[in-house]
Amino acid sequence: MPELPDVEGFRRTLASCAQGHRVARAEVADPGVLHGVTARRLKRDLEGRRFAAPRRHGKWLIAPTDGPTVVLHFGMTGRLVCGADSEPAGRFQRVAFDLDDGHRLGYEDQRKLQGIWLAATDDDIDRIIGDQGPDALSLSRADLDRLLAGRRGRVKATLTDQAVIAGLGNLLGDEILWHARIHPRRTVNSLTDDERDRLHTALREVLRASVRAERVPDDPDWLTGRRDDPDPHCPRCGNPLRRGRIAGRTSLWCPHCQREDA
DNA sequence: CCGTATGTTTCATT
DNA sequence: TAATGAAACATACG
Repeated sequence: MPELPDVEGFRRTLASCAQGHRVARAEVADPGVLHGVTARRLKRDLEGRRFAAPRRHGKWLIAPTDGPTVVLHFGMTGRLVCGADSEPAGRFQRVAFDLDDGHRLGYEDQRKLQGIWLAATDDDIDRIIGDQGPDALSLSRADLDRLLAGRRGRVKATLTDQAVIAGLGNLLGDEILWHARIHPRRTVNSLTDDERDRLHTALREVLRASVRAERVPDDPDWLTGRRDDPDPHCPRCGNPLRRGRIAGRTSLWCPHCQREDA
């Protein structure tokens, strides 16, 4: 699930659920999601602390308190949910923060590919989230040109490289390239000015709609809406879509709209 | 048992 | 140095 739009939704969830509230109790159901901190220390350092305004960079959610900062990544299956602390915990709830108003903020994750970190300083945060490019949501056309300059890799791999641009994952990468009519295997240095223009426009439009929906929309007029079809066809031209492996992930594209040579 | 899944890191190789 | 592919991480599902 989680790419930039999903994590932006989690940021809103955290803000409306927990911002301004104190942690009455931190519960660790599965310490397997904790990184660099024990369950005991997480409880000791966070209980009694008050959540401030959360921020997001790419797929990372950064939640400061009046003590340490909680840093979260959702991997492929993680999510953040807000409910009443009386509700039964879901099967995949790994950590929960019971708040001073009876609400509970739950970190749920099936696969535990990522998890939760605790940071004491800004340097800690930087070290945890690693090398990140600028957030995809605030990327100008000039930024894009600057980021792509000098690169020779495939455009799909480059767009989804968090150290180049933060926030784009496999679904967004495919969706943006389909909107821009650029083949995912094209190299960055082969893109024309016009193609980089289309790429930037597609990136902005796909992100705007996705952030509004808090996910890449499952819209039949979008590529992603056809992704799970047994025999998917292009919503634009009707030709069969093609699947292939690029940058280690399954890519989906239209061989008619997105030509490899052009 | 096998392959696949919206992520990231590490390692070997080109 | 840049870039790529494969593997690993943990888990569910068909």
